[in-house]
Amino acid sequence: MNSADPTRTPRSRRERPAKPALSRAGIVAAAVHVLRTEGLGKVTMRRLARELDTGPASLYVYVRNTDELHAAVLDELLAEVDLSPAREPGGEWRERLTRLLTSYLEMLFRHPSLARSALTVHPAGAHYLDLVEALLVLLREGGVSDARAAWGVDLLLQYATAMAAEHAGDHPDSLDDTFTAIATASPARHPELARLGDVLVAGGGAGRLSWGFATLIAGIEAAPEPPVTGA
Amino acid sequence: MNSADPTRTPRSRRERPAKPALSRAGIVAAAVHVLRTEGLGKVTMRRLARELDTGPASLYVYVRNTDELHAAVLDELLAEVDLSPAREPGGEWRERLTRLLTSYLEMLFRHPSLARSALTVHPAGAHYLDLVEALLVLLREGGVSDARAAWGVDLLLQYATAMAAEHAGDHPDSLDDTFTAIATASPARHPELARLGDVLVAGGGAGRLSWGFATLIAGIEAAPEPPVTGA
DNA sequence: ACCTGAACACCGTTCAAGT
DNA sequence: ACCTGAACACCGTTCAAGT
Repeated sequence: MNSADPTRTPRSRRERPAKPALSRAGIVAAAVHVLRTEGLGKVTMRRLARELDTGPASLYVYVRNTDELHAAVLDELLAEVDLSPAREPGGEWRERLTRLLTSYLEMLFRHPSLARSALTVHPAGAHYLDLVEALLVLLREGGVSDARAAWGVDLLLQYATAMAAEHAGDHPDSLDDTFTAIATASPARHPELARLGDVLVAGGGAGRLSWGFATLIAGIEAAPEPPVTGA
Repeated sequence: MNSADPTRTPRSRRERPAKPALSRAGIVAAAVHVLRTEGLGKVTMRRLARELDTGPASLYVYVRNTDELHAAVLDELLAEVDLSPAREPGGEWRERLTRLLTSYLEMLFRHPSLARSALTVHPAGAHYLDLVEALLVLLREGGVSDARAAWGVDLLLQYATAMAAEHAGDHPDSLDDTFTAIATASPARHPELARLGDVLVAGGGAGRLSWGFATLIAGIEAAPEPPVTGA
């Protein structure tokens, strides 16, 4: 018994800064770091393995696959969303709801590549639950029925996420092509397009976004009650 | 002048079935075929090059990049959408609008992998213009103002596309995890989640979809007029 | 147990060189 | 001009083997 030293894993001290043991949290932290510095495109198993000074196979002990990793990253980023509009009773509920959603959307805009994956990969982490809870609180405050609120939350989050995802593509070529196609629409085959050309292309910015939120909220209030099939 | 034969490119007849000359249309057709048989995941430059009996570099003469290829495939598939509800005056406009959108959505459901890319890559092809035109016609018939219709079309298409994209992920693991997280929400930290648990998870099918369409249409009718900034 | 080297089967895109 | 072989710089995931 020559191992009297209580500090764990003494081993041979290397030049490297200690190489902390692998863990899910460590992997996700590294992933967030790579996301912030280089975008989601670089958040790959192989890249992270290099970052953590190991081989890609090692990560599969803690993460099921790349999609799950991205979901974990998203949940981490969700911590940045400002949920205070749901807590502090300042101002009208619709306006506070819009502020909260805008905060969510701004986070995704800061990491546009993440929005795409956010549409298909639903996180299951604590921060995601916090966000949904906050939205439900605000909708309830607005007198929205439970069934409407439950489905409405999905609609609102999906809209914000899709909005960010569209922006993420940001292929100026592709968008230009679409605009040109609309602008040069033949009045014979596409009379409405030709007539509305300007309006269709106009306003890609904040105005459209807040109109979208207002429209969704109005719809949630005005639409028929969802058919609640009790489980 | 020994080339009296009017048939072009006689060359040396090979075993291969003639190897038609490369063209953008041919590439897109091959891409659609691979999509139908193996999904968008296999619609890659390299795979298509193999399919067309050439090297991947050759495709770049006709297609800017992979995203543009996917957009072209989407526009091709858009031809499957049933636009008749916009032409035949049978039934209420809202109901016809929903039928048209459902047809669009069903197409994406048949090719779920395409929906994801449809969110970020806007097609500029003729079929896409046909679809937008049809939606505009129906909204106009419903007395929706031009500005509302212009922005509303985007909202409706985005909802349908995002719905299909979510379904596309189809990672049963990821969804199960989210459901479990909601079901086991702590009443202390997430009272609304705990209270509404059942309702939140309930109804992933057709009911939710048609509620979504109804909600959006109601919102478009009820929301404030968009601030039309004339170009 | 926990970890990993090496392998398998792929990618997008570019560019110098061929016809 | 139009086309392409070969190269560059990557991927996700698995599995047999090591400690």
